Amino acid sequence: MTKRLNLKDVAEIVGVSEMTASRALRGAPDVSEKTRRKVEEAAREMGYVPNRIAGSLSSQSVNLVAVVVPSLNSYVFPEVLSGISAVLKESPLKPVVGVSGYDLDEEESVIREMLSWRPSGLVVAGLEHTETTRNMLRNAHCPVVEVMDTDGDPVCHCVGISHLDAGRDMAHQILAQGYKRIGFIGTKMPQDFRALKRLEGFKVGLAEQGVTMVDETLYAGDSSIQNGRALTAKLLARTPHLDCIYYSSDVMSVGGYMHCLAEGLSIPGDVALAGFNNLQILEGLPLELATTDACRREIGTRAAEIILQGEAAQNDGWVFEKMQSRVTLGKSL
Amino acid sequence: MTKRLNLKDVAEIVGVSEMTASRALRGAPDVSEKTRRKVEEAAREMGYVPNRIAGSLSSQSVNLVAVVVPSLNSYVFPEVLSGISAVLKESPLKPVVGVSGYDLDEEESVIREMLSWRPSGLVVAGLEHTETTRNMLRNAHCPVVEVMDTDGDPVCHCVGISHLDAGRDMAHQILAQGYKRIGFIGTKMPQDFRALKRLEGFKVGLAEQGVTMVDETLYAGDSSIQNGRALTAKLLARTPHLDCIYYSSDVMSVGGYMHCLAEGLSIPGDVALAGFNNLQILEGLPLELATTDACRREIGTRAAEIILQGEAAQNDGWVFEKMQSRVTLGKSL
DNA sequence: TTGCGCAACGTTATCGCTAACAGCCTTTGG
DNA sequence: CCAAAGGCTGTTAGCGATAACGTTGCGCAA
Repeated sequence: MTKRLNLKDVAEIVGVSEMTASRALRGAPDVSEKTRRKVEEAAREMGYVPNRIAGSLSSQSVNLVAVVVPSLNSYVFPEVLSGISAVLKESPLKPVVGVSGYDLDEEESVIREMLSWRPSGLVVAGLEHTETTRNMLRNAHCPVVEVMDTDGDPVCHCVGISHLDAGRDMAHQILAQGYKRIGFIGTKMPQDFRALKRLEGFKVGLAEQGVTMVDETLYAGDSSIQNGRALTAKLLARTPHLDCIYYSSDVMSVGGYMHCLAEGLSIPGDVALAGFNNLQILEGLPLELATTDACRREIGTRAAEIILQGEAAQNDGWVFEKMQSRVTLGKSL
Repeated sequence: MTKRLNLKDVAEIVGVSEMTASRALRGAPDVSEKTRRKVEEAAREMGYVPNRIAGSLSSQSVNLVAVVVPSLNSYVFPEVLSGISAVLKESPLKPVVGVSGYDLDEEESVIREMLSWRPSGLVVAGLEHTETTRNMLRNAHCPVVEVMDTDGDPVCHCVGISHLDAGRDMAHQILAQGYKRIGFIGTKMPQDFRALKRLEGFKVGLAEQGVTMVDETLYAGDSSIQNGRALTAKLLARTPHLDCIYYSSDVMSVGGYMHCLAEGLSIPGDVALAGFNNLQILEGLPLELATTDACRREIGTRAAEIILQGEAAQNDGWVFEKMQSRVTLGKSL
């Protein structure tokens, strides 16, 4: 194990001061081209890796953006991330991901942890937080963007869609197709606040036309094709006359589709299916499943833009951006 | 915007020294219970968030483990991550994810970035790196684990499976079922080294029984159900008499399955399918698809254990752990 | 020759926290 | 009653970089 290299080592080898070496490596001005090359070459040869901990402490700036999402398995958030990454790629900032596991206390500790690194920005999914978390977000000396959801009271910037509206819209579409005996299957209940809001909006939408939900399954576990299939089987066994099922996620509706395939049920003849998110997983299926696009990538890019802009100017511009989710009927309704 | 709080502010409010406040908040010994409570309460009320940059610089230790993976969209790496997280949860260490995008230069820059934060450990997928990257890994003053793959020359610790063997095993299984006209579809080519190794091993396995591959598609884009479906359609149109297709990933074989569903082809009657990874996405499908389990979660847990152990003792134990991948025949072969 | 200006480099003083050590004050045993 | 032993708290000196300012030396105009 060799000695850990620092700037001084590089500087001494080259025969310049630490300051000059620092400037050279950062591409700062006030260094001659010749010196810069010498320093860069020496650093490369020695295998010097700058210590950003020291650098950040000194310069009081950290080129990281914290992104806190509930899960990485759900097929949902990677796309938000990819939107964020795409925008940040054009800047010195890098995203760092934290996972809260649909648990507000865990979220609090993840956010505390991330803020303790003094990031240049924070993006967090959802508007529901512990009071302590909200306090931290308010006192964070960086732009904070709450994403995905606009039904609530954001601490600062907010970019998302209304899940109440999304549920309500889907209810209207389903009723417009003539379905009457409608069921719902949701996962991560009751922790997934956005799914709950869709359910609530869905019921409102039904009620507006005098329809009440026939049956619903609120499942605590994860979304997966297998769970979607199993819960669909269970729900249809319990309430066989359902003519339409609304799922909290496309992953689940695909599971419902698999159940129908296995049981030889026709869609939408025997039962109609509708999901949510417009996940990539829907593309390529033999049957086009109904869904609602949640604008995930767009939300990600917009959030990143707000961070960048909040970095540039210390403007107090309060951004609240409600995007329009859009139903795709497909062939399953 | 209020002033940014630091330890001194907390200490002054409580009326103790910074050192005592620091000890109290870190749960270090040598603080009376009464003082500790007072400090904790003050900190909480003020909304003080410790500055881990300063803390880490001072203590020369960072409670982070860098994890570098090629992609988060591929359904593959989140499970490795979850294995890592599960093990680290019992320790003070936290995983931080970086994405290299199947690009060795990008990987180099991501790893440099992560190492510049002086993490307590580094986990990286794959054995192929630029020479500069290998140098950095060698000089990193922390445990480094290369995961997923054992066919190659690791810098330090290594945990994974042999993809050559996995491909070869699958070839044998396929031949044992009596298939003769065999094709292959791979994505992220030629950047996905592990998929290439499976292909190579697969060909070796075929050759061992005097069989040669009839046709193959090496696609540069991502794995997805849609791509799996489209490439299957194309391959079967080009080489209609294929009786079996081996895919670089389960996501793609599911796409192949969707093609067959849409076209009314029977599996394995008209064409047999086999994938790789044993992804969760396979569970719940009406047809059980053949695959090979890649031990992803186990690889993650093992890697994390090595990091923890390398932390605890400065042992030079060189770990090279080759796990046994196992073929599942399913009903598609 | 003098003096001014600018490019290139060096020196000093933090950044916020913690390791290491140094005190002090209460116990406790002889 | 005193010394030794701890428990608690404070003091000092960095950690490795950078911001801000100071210095040097050279070119060039007057």
